[in-house]
Amino acid sequence: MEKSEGPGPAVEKRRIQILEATCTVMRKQGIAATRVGDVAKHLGISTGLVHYHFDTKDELLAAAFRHAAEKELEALRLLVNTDGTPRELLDIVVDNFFPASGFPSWRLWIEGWAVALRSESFRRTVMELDEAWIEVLADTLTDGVASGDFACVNPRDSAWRLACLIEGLAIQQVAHGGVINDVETRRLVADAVEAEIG
Amino acid sequence: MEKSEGPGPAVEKRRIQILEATCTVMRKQGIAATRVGDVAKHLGISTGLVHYHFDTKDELLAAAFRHAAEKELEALRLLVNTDGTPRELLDIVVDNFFPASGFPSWRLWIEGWAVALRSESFRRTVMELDEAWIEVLADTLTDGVASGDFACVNPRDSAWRLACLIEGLAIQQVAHGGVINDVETRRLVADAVEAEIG
DNA sequence: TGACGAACTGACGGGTCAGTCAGTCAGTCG
DNA sequence: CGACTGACTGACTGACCCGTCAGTTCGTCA
Repeated sequence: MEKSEGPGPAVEKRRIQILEATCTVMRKQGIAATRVGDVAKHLGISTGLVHYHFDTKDELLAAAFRHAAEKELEALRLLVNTDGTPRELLDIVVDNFFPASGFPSWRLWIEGWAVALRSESFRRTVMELDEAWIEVLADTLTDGVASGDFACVNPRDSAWRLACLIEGLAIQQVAHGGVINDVETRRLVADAVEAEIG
Repeated sequence: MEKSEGPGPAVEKRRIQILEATCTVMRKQGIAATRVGDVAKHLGISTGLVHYHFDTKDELLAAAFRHAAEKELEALRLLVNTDGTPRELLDIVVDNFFPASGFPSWRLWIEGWAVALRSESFRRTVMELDEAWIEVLADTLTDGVASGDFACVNPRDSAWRLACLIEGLAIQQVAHGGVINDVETRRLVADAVEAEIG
């Protein structure tokens, strides 16, 4: 054997299998309550094997979080990468931010921000991916301004404001358990969108 | 002794002392990493005494979080409860929301939202206090509309939007460790405020 | 003074869990 | 075929930490 270019496909397959099992457990139990043993049990393998592929639990959790976030970001980019008027594309992006659409895993993200306060690897991941989301929104707005459909003074500022507004509303809706409902959230965001694109 | 109206002042004093020590430890180490032993050590008392006043660790953490949040809310209400034009009062409220002002303990809140996903007592506390903050903002806007200084279509909606925007920006600033700086944050909020009050 | 109870101590039990390690097994190469 | 290696097991350990409890101290009241 002795291939100098890294691990074989079997190992990579197993790694991904473990990452996705970790995501499943994280979503169900929360990041903080995820045990290495739970991940192993979910796959019917030993805890030793998990540690064979990931040195520490922290490394496993950070890698799993990044894996999940990158998959969702990729899915969003695919959705946006279609034909449509700027307005249609904007609606797609905004729609997919909503908790009710179940697309960005808000519960996971809320926990991720908290972990990021103490963990450097989480901080980097959360930062990069969060900015990437906003970038998608900013590009959509910029395109709309270029084509004359939108009238943002500053598309980048508008994107940040809208993204942060949606994040804040998601917290109110998800963490508080429905003080504010989905209909109301959508109305608040819709009004803000109108205000931003003039 | 035997006073039928609850515990004496000494006990209450000790309770508060433990709550504030818990807050200190929570701020330094994070909610998840706070140990009963750390709180005891911080006060130079035994862990047994902490459990004498609080049955479980969860109860202690929830009570400490509520204690901290209520103190900050009270301080905000005091600040707002002064003379001033609606515009001045609005500026005071908004200013005190910023991470840089150090007033709402954003780090604590971000962790609080995450814990609230799993803990019923945290969820209630976070929900009540979060709404109370927004209420202060909403009242300020409503007063300004009544006096003709502001031109919000719907002050309550505006309050929710501004509060959620600030929350989202606080996450970007605190959890991400300064991708976006305080000056930029203030500019984004200031523009949104102008848009809301017309 | 002596009884009593509230406040408090500190050692300990019991459970959890991350990470280790000796050893198994299947596949591969010479 | 026999040596070798990489994937994998599962039992184990060492650390951590919550909550308990028997016992101490001290102020108060009869």
